[in-house]
Amino acid sequence: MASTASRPSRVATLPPRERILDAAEELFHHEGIRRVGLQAIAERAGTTKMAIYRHFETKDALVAEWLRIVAADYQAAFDRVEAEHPGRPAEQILGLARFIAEGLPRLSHRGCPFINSLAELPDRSHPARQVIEQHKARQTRRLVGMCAQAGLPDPEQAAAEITFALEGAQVSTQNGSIDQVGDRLMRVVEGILDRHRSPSGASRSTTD
Amino acid sequence: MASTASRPSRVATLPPRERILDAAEELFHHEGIRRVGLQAIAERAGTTKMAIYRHFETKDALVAEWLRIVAADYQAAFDRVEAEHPGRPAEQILGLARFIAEGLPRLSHRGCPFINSLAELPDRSHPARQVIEQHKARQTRRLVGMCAQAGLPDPEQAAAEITFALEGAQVSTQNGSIDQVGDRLMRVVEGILDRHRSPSGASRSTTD
DNA sequence: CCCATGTGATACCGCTCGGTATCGTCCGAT
DNA sequence: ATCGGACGATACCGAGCGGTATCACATGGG
Repeated sequence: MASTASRPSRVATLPPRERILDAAEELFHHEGIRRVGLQAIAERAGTTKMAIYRHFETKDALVAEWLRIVAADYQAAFDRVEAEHPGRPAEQILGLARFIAEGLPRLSHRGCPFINSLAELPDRSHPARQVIEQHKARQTRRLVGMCAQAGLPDPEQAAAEITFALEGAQVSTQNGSIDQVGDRLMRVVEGILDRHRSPSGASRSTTD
Repeated sequence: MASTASRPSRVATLPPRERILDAAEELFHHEGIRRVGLQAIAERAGTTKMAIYRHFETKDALVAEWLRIVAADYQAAFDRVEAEHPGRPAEQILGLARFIAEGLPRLSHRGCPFINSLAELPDRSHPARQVIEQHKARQTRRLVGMCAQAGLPDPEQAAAEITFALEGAQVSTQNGSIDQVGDRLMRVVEGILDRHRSPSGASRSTTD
């Protein structure tokens, strides 16, 4: 279950590289990438700037590695959810939404690391951008697959709608109260599934 | 030098303050707040750093003013949409969604200025944060009002769902193709309205 | 035993940042 | 004609940044 949000930090038993990544995760998420200097990361990790450069080429590489880890965590969680409901794609999708919904408080009013990093890295050639895009692509592919397996007539549209909801919910974390966001998110996703399942008039055309 | 980047080089007829705000809008939106220095803004506005400080207390004040203008633009657009469908709240909501959907390409792969700024300003006491929060609160209040007027049984939930969709769609702008995002967004919002109108969609409880 | 390696500490470099001070100049109101 | 306020240009400041160089030490495998 990984170290919880309020990290005890500086467990000297951990090798420096892990401490650096832990510190980076904390600071990048709470303060933003550009606000955080390597000095601050080094101090939080109980080491020095030089140690960081012994393990990472540049700061950008550290950022990319951080996001790679976050992506892997999400990936693993999705694997778990998928395995919990084998052969039941609708349950998998809901489990996935529930995972996000339950994780919202842990974001502590700072939204999704990927979305935030996107805002801070307008450069599409930044190494971290590729990590994000690959992750999003994988996630979307997976979601589309689940929707297709669930027999939804338009799995791509359904997946896109669910993605909107998931990301919108994470953004909403950043202002106001989080209390109801999780429940609201679950209801949206349920609604999307219901609507895509039932042919109950696929809503009128928008062309107006 | 690079006086002309991609813009029709602000003509000198505009007063400096407007030129500065125009330049700030461009650069803040495309590069991010923290990546852009006052020097760059001054150059793009065809003036100097000193001129900026004659019109704005600090850089943070300039950022806040920029977001205030963006918020006013949105507000005005919402007024327009509302006036186009007097007494027809559902049409107003759809018109609102359409306004966002049609505006997506204009964001040119850089998402919503508010969401991006949120990511770059973790400090809740930052003057720009208050602008954002007030704007979001107003927008939500307005949307809830429309949903209530439309006779939806749970206007707050409906408004929250629509907000998820709107923000999620804007985030989705940042990676991949925009082509279908607008259409998808419209369909989600239509779906949300339909489901909230018809009792058939109450569906199961989320508690499990 | 000894040396290579990884580590912590410190000092430093060049650059850019937000912000300030100081000029000379232009222009419009009086 | 003049005078004051806004303007453009430039130089500067202290601070922080990413990144580099150097040195001392500790430790563990040959």
